[in-house]
Amino acid sequence: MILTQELSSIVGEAFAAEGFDASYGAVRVSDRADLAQFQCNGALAAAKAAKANPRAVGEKIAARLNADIRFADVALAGPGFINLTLTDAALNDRANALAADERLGAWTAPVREKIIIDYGGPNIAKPLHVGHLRSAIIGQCLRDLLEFVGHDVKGDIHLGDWGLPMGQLITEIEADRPDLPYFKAEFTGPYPVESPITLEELERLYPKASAACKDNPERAKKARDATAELQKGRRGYRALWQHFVTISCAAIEREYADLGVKFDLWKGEADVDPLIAPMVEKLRAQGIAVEDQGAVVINVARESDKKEYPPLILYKSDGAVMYGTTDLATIIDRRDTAHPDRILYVVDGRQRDHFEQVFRAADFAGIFPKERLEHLWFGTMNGKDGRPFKTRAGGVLKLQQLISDVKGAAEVRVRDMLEPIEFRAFEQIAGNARSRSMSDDEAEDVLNKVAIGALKFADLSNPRTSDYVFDIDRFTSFEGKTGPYLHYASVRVRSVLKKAQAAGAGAPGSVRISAKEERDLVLTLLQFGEAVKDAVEKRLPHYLCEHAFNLAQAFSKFYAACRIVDEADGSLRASRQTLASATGRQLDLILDILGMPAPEKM
RNA sequence: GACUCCGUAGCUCAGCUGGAUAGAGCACCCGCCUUCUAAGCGGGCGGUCGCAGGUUCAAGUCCUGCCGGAGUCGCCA
Repeated sequence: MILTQELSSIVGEAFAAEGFDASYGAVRVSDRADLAQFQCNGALAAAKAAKANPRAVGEKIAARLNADIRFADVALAGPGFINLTLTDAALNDRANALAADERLGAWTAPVREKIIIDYGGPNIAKPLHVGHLRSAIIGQCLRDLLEFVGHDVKGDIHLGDWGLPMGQLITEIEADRPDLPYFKAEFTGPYPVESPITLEELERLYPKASAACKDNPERAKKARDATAELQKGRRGYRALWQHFVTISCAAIEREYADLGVKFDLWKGEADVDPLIAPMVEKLRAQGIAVEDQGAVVINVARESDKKEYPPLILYKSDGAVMYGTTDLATIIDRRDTAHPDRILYVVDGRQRDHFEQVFRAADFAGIFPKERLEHLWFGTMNGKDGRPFKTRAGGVLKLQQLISDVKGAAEVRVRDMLEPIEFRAFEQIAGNARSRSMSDDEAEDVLNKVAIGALKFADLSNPRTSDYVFDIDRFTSFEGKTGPYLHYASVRVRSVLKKAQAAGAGAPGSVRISAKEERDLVLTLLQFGEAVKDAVEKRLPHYLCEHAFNLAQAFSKFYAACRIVDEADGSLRASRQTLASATGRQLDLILDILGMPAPEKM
């Protein structure tokens, strides 16, 4: 059970015994660590409701709580705050329970839900770029977090594999190589198994094709016609398109893998194409979809709206579908194939209006209830200038480039750590560095984990909905509240426990708080449950990051102040090993959920 | 023009349903490796919470107005 919940229930009983609502007993970690460990502000609200004196109410509650042996101190302060401090004995008990719990005190969802989470959206024939980064990182983290607390979660990539760009590509290739069998209407045989074009050609042709269509209306019409043919199922086009998808997906999968991101479902817009016509037909028959200015739309505006919501367009006036159409059809597909309780979308905040339209339409049409569709939007990643991240030339930075930049910076850092002898005055330090010497493979592994971890933590530690400045100089400095700080703490836990075993320090044993740093570490460990609950319920991973940082910091202080391997007192040595071990396991668990597992050594 | 998000320390950002002395990290200054990884630890410096009103016993937090920034607003995604 979450510690603050347990305390809330104790204090709530005291309120109830005095004739107040038990909900006034809400306890949280104290804002004033110098005064107490926990606080309850309920006396103020209770007094207001009862038109009583807040201090008088607080006195009554405090008097009841004082009788509880679990509290070392219950004090009334200020206008009516109830300050609570637990005894070390009570903390020891809870620390031992946490250390014995394989989930290290984590929270579990009370109801298991089936959830689909959509955090991809890459397009065929286009390499991933920075715009895909936040969605991938946040989405993967939420996916794993939701699964961790007990939900049945499937991540869906939702490929952009349909529509006009495909027609543009097909016609581009046709102009370039008309001899290919895909373009011969009379061709009846099997098409080649091998793709006629490589990934590189595909990525080169895509921008060329879209630029050509922009400049030349005739060229654009060809692309539209080809798109229509493709959608009608023309064999050659379908076969060619299948090649695009196959080679593109292989590349996309590899790029996501570099980030530790993966998907359970590889569905795309093309998969729901067959559902669109029957869907629209039905909606029209029901009178939900109507014709308007030559287009077929669903009106989603409401009387109470402050802002104007334009209708969701299902068919444009030229008969083509839009992404709102495929989004709606995708909900139907998901509903009928996976039967989810809830569908989550991890997509840029600039699409808030769009999702509001789609969700209203889905709800209005009886397809899926709006309150079970969530747009978990995120802010933009900006450059140092405060504007959306661009390369120096003003272009879009490819994800691969970004990753290799970060790795490059990490490499410099790792080399400094491995070859610091001339900079270090003490032989002992040099010895430490040498003892850490690792093989090339190990160094590569460290490099990857540290670099990707730094990138991910920089993103996840911001609240999802905030824009943030991606300053490569800043976060490759790797100091302070960064991924490497967490990795470093994890590595030190591992290392010290290993050394303790090697030195014959004995087995870990019961936790016995003997110093402030130990008490603070225990209190931090016990906040994990709440951090998980907050992160899950608000779908905000930064609560988890915040906790991970607090934990790493509490451990670093403990580590600096308390000896472990060579502590003379055997029971303290055992206690501290348990504390270190629980810290290490809780930290590693969080790092796994954040998608940034720590290296073995650094 | 309408609507949304934002404005907190020199920089990058937290701040939960209003509550005590507004917190981190970086940068800067001082100290700490003959002892478990110094990517660390301790200490210091630094804020009229954009501005002006209002509600409240209590406002960074709620309401109104203004200033400044970003974004969205029917056939792109």
